[in-house]
Amino acid sequence: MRDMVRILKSLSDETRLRMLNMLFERECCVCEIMQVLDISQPRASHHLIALYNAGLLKMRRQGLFALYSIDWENMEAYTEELVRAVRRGLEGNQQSQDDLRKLAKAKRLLPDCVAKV
Amino acid sequence: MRDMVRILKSLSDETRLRMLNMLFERECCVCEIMQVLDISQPRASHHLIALYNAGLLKMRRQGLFALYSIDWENMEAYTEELVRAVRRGLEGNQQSQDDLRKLAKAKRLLPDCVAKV
DNA sequence: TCATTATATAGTTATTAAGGAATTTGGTGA
DNA sequence: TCACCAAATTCCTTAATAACTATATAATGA
Repeated sequence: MRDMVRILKSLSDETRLRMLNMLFERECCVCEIMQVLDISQPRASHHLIALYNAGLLKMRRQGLFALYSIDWENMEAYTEELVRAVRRGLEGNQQSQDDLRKLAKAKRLLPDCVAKV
Repeated sequence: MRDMVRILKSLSDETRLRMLNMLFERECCVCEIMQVLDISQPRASHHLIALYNAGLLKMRRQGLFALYSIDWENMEAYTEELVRAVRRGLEGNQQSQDDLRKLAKAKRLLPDCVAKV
């Protein structure tokens, strides 16, 4: 039950839902998330770690970059159902769509770290 | 997105998950919930209202009693999926099973209000 | 080894949520 | 109308969360 509460807590925040929305689309580095959501680096990092600690994300390093993605493989069945329900809930959302458009335009060609990937 | 956050926030609390678990079983009055979860009346009321305000519960009055149940009919599709995922997540849980046993024994024959229904 | 850069962590402050005691509301029966 | 009882609300205190600034860590290239 404690795990479940941690998962649901990690899901119950707008910033983190927007992050998940991006990660449903594709693996993202921290700097892409900062730029699309227009938030500070520590804030991005903090929220990503919250999702990571809930077991929803995995991370791999590519040079200096931390690339986060959804950890479908190691999720329990009910967690996967939760996350898929969240995905469906985000689909129609205007903010979500705007964020994805922004992410698509970015294509890792934005200034700062993204340009150098 | 705001509605979704409110729903997920309402789900991310152990007391409220235990309440939902009871309500998956059957409609319950506030006093039954107080007794099974062993919590104070204002606490039970407060948490039930949080779930109600998130749109997950409906309430009907039967005399003095407030009977809460899950409002499947008026849920959006993704919300229903969320709640069903939560249900699945609770199924194997020990605490959940204990609570249901306690609820079954109660059968509205416990002291106080429950005895008089 | 040193400088640089992306990310993580610490420390602090402000906002929000939880829970208890006391009180109020609203339905019921005398 | 009055007394009673279940449930809701208010008020207050305490705990948890979020976000910022500043600093530290870790990987890379010179």
